[in-house]
Amino acid sequence: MFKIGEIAKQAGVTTRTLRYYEQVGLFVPSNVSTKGYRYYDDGTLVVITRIRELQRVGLSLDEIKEVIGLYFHQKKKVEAKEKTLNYLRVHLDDIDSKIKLLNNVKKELKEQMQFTQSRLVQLRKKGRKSGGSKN
Amino acid sequence: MFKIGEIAKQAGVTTRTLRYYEQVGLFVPSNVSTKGYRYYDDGTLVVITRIRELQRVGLSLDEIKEVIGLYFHQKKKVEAKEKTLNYLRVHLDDIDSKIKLLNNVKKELKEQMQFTQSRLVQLRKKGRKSGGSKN
DNA sequence: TTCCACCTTTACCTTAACGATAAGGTTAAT
DNA sequence: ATTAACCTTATCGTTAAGGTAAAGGTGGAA
Repeated sequence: MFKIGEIAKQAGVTTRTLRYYEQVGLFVPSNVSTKGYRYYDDGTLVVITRIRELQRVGLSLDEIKEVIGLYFHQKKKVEAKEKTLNYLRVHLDDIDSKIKLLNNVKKELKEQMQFTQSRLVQLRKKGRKSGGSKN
Repeated sequence: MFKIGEIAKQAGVTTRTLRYYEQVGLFVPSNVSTKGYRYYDDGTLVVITRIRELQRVGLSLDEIKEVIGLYFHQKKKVEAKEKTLNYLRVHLDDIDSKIKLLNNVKKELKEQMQFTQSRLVQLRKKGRKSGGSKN
């Protein structure tokens, strides 16, 4: 069990961030002492990492809150499981559309790179012909 | 040439958004009348779309400002082109890392879906055995 | 027991990306 | 010339995701 400062360090975030995550309902400490100290196990580390990943690809904490539970096995009954499956599907669709977008962007960037690269070579040739030795 | 309300509509954003983009330096109207009216050509439409895409995949307007120019051919000289190429490379790396992240997330989601699905089937079997007809 | 590093809550501050409203000017069809 | 529909700048408000500081309580090593 780690104190808040310890997992914060391990996860590369501040304690403020962890308390904020707790406040918005992303997770709770595995254990809270009678004096109010928060203690976490290393499962929390995995959760934090996942949250950061999802944030990085553009999800808001609110959206993350909706889906974060999906990553961790939970015992529920039929109804709940069907709801979960629906969330999973929606989330997956969203991710697929983002992947497609990024691949488009990537393609155009590569084209642009080729274009720029070739223009650069041309400029260099001209530069040599007209006498410039450097640059 | 379109007035601001027209491209706004076509692009699916508000005029406020367009003026804000202008304010933060993302682009300028193709033309401004003496009375201050902004006029845009449909090239702007492409730019807006690209901005929205990049926003969707998690870039801030500040980051977008750094890279948006890269998508549109510009005549520059050698030095500038090399700088551009570097930006392109960095941007591409960032995108690649995001794609990888998303693919990981996707993989785990699919696993989780399989797991949930099979548990659901099991629960249904048990439900039938022990007498429940619906749910 | 002392002491420092760490913890607690509370509360105010900040930045990004707009939304909403006010007060007034413009355009173009009638 | 009038009028509706659009435009302008200016300003204030809002939400998200924390940062930062204040004032005080804890834990554990010496």
